Amino acid sequence: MINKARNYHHGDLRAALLSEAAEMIAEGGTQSLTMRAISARLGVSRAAPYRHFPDKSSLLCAVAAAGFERLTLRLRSIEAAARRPSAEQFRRMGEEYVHFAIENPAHYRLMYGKEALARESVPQLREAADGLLDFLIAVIRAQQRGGGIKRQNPRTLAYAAWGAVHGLASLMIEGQIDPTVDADRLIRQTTRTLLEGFRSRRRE
Amino acid sequence: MINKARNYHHGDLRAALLSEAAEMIAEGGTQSLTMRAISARLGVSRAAPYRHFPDKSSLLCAVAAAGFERLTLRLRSIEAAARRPSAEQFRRMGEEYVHFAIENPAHYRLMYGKEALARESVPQLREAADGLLDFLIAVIRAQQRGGGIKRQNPRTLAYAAWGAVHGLASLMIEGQIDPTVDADRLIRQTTRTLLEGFRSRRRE
DNA sequence: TGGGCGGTGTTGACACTGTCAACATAGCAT
DNA sequence: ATGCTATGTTGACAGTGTCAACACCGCCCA
Repeated sequence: MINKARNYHHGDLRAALLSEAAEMIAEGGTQSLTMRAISARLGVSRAAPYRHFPDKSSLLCAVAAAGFERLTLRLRSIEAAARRPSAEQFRRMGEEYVHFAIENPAHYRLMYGKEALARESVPQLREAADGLLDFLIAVIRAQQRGGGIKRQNPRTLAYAAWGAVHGLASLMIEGQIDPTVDADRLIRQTTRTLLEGFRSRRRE
Repeated sequence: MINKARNYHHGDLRAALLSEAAEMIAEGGTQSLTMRAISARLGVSRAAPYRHFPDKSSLLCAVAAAGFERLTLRLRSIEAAARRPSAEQFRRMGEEYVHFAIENPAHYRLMYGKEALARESVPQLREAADGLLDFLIAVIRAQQRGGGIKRQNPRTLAYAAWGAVHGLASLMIEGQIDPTVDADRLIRQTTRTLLEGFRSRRRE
């Protein structure tokens, strides 16, 4: 049962499929991930993956779900780094979000691509994405309590924040941003501009 | 030369391919657009399209480019509706942007999907997307002159605005938004929040 | 008028894909 | 030892994008 490789049975093909899939996507994009190719790389026949995932789409969804979990974890680590919520911390989460996308463009694209994905039929993916949203809502609530963010429906604000960073990330990884602009600077300035919209209205 | 249909030669296959492709995408998603299917719908053989587009990707890029042009046109019409730029007009452009995406989800997805698209090799697409960006920059410049938007590099602000509405649109068409929330209300509130970040700093 | 020529459309073929049915093996429980 | 179930294999099929070879149309020029 403990990974006795090179046998008729692989040992833990399911886990191997997930990690190999993520690696192939990182190397050559989702396009390059083919059932036959991943099977060959794992030294297994083309139909073997179908014992663990009903179809290719399900495998991709599982990989996408793992992406949401990793992303949420990264944002959580920023939350944990400061002892009290601050507007600057909130902004830095936005930066971190975009950095994640830039570092894992193909994986990030997969997370949001509906094309060729039967999302609804894979609850794990829905839950992973909801996990990210719930985290954002909680962060915003905490910021509101701290007085850094204006009082308004936290869910609405979470969608606005999520959308804003997702959009910037998306434009960047799809090559829509003029390559001569300094990416880090753009991210910093943009998150600052966005933050101003979320701020509590000053005493005026 | 003038559309003599039902002949050996089609008349204007190139234009027919573009419009039929857009229609198929709207009906069943990019997934459903296959070279053989579109050829059949136009009563032509499977290889005929290759006389007008070097490959499927090029056809998709051309459709995507047309999408950018239509979107830019819609935003322009909002600009034209008011005689002077105002912050409210700027916000309404954001609303219109998201509405376009919601009304043409598959087409919108195609415009930004790098997957299976050889973007660089189709300058027409690059130009169409740049046309949208240039328009946004011009709008922001005008708003800055009118005093509605803070003075900062217009290009940077344009990216921020573009990204923000693109992200919201993307979340909505990918089904990431809780279906029980009122979409129009969310769009209105989000564009308001975003706008506050772009506003000129008040005299404080 | 006729002859050819370039643009356009067709047919046959190929390699590749996801997926299924039928079969084979391994290891565990009885 | 026997059989059961989970897992892996092989052969096959329909569908895909794309190319090479061929066929046809209509225009230009002799």
